[in-house]
Amino acid sequence: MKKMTIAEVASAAGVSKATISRFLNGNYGKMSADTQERIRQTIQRLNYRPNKQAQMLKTNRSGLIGFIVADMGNLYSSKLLSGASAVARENDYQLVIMESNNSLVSEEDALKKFVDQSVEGILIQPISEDSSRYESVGKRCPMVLVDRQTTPKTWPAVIVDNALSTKYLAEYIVKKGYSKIAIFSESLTTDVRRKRYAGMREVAKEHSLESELVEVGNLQLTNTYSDMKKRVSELVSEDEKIAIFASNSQTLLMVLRILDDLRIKIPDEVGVSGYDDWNWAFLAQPAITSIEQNASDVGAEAMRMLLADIDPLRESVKETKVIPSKINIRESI
Amino acid sequence: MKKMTIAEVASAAGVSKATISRFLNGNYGKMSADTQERIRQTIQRLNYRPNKQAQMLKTNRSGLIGFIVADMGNLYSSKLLSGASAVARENDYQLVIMESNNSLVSEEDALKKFVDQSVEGILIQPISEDSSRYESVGKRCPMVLVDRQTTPKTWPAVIVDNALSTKYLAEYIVKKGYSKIAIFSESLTTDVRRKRYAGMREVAKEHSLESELVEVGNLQLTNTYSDMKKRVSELVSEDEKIAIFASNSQTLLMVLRILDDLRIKIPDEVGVSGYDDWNWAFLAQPAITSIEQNASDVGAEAMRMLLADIDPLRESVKETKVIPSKINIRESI
DNA sequence: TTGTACGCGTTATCAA
DNA sequence: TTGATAACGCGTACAA
Repeated sequence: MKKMTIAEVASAAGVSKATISRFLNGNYGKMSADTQERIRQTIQRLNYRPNKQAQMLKTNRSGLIGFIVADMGNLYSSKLLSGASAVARENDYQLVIMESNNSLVSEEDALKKFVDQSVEGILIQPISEDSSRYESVGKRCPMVLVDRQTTPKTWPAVIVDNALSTKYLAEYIVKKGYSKIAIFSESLTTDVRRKRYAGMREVAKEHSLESELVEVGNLQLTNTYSDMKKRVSELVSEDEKIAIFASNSQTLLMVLRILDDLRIKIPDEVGVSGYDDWNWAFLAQPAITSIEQNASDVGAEAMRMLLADIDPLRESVKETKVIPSKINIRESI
Repeated sequence: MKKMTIAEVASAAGVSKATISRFLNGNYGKMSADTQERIRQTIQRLNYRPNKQAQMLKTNRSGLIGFIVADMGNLYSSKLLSGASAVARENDYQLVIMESNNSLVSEEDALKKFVDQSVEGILIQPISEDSSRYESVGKRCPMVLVDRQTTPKTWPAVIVDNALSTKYLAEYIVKKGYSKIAIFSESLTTDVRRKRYAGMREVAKEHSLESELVEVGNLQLTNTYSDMKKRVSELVSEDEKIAIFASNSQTLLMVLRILDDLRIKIPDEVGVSGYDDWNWAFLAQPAITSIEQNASDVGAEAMRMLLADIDPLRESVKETKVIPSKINIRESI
């Protein structure tokens, strides 16, 4: 079952290669219905499929989109992929992926490989915050940043809102009559953590609520647990109506375990909310009011922007698009 | 900054295309050190990169591996990808991914697209259990099944051990002196669930331990929680030393919440263990003894088998390879 | 309405 | 030790 070529099909159908090619590309402007039919049947009969490599060489199109993901080992990134993949498929592009493993050299290598492959566009979850790192590639082929924006904002990007949704949740907490918000977060070393913290804090201030940052240590260390436990019990013994906000899934899980451990009732004694990066918060008892990032929408939208950028017909909008997060109002606050 | 071609490099270096090509492919058998150096410098200076499409057309190699993953929206699948991706990269292959979304037509479409792209090999997490579905493709290009074996065992596959590791954990439970094992599982409709259940049950029988299947309903329904809660409290009131085994992450999480809810001490009043598909069980208090599947190893090993299958030099072993799971012995049992 | 002939950028064979 | 040159499979002016 060796590979058919256009020439064989042509001679089998009794026409020339050109006619077959025209047929394949839908250029049957002035092709007799008769030949069309004959070609269709021959192709079917011989089970012929055009050779993409040759087509690519000729047309200088690869049909490939490259996606560099920072770390595939978490649900968030894989949902980015999933969203992007679906849109790529709808538009008949193939998605090629590489992992940068949060390493700059690995990222650079991946970019080079993509350029070599002559992908038609690149989606990247950038490691660096420095826009200039991506210049050489970004000028050579369309590129959209995913999940993170770099400075200055040279490149189009699709990101998740961290400040906005946090604020929205904060407003909700205020409305519920809490008098203090305790923000549990790992050390504020990343932009994401800072934004989540800032959003919560800002709204608290606006409504003159007290807010407190509880910085949690390395979650894998055992003494982190006891430290947190101590802080939590101090907190709830205060004479305030307290709402806890955990700024990621792991921290949230930890907080819940501690509250159970201390036999503290949610939401009677303390309100609980947080970011649910893994989509499990609905399983808790009571179900946790949480912010859920729509990673697959981010991936999908980024791919749409990229495709618009590739398509010479469509006007490409080079902007930073923010995808709203979902706020799941449940029983815990 | 338009694309250089080999011809331009050749004339710039004052040699012929052939010599450049030889240089590029490392065939400097009888090339003067002088020309080698001159070519090296010219390539560098012009920043020349060979056109992969042309190379592919000529050599009939695409350098592409296709991976069809059933559903990218879960951690397990994304780790499969991650493992496969790393190995592909080491061997200078590009990974193209498509999602079958657990749909047979979608899977078939993806397979077709891969064949059209002339990928050199296919990794697939098959939807169907029927081997014959994959015949037409599997005969045309190397293929390795990932995560699932089909019947009859026509294709090489890399799967995770569900029976073995469960048995191993069961032995451990026996050794710890428990007198009864309660197996919490969703309805035994999949092979995976059946194997996990069977492994546990078999060992229990061997040691004449009592074992009981507690079938849990849809985890998203609220009454599932109360039903489970009832079953759990009945269980612990029995006059036995009971170990609970939850056959997946969600069930395990549910069991933990219930035990907390009922103020039942782990492991004093009841032992707890289970499958930890999301790698969070270490966060619980006490940390949970659990089975952790090494999905990224599965992906990596599958890719290795596939590459061996592609490489005409290496002998390809068409077998079903089972990757052992990790058993994390912690405090909960 | 269809066919001829050339070129896309490589690799590889043969000759020098 | 290197250079001409013919493919690889397809698309497309241009000619018919």
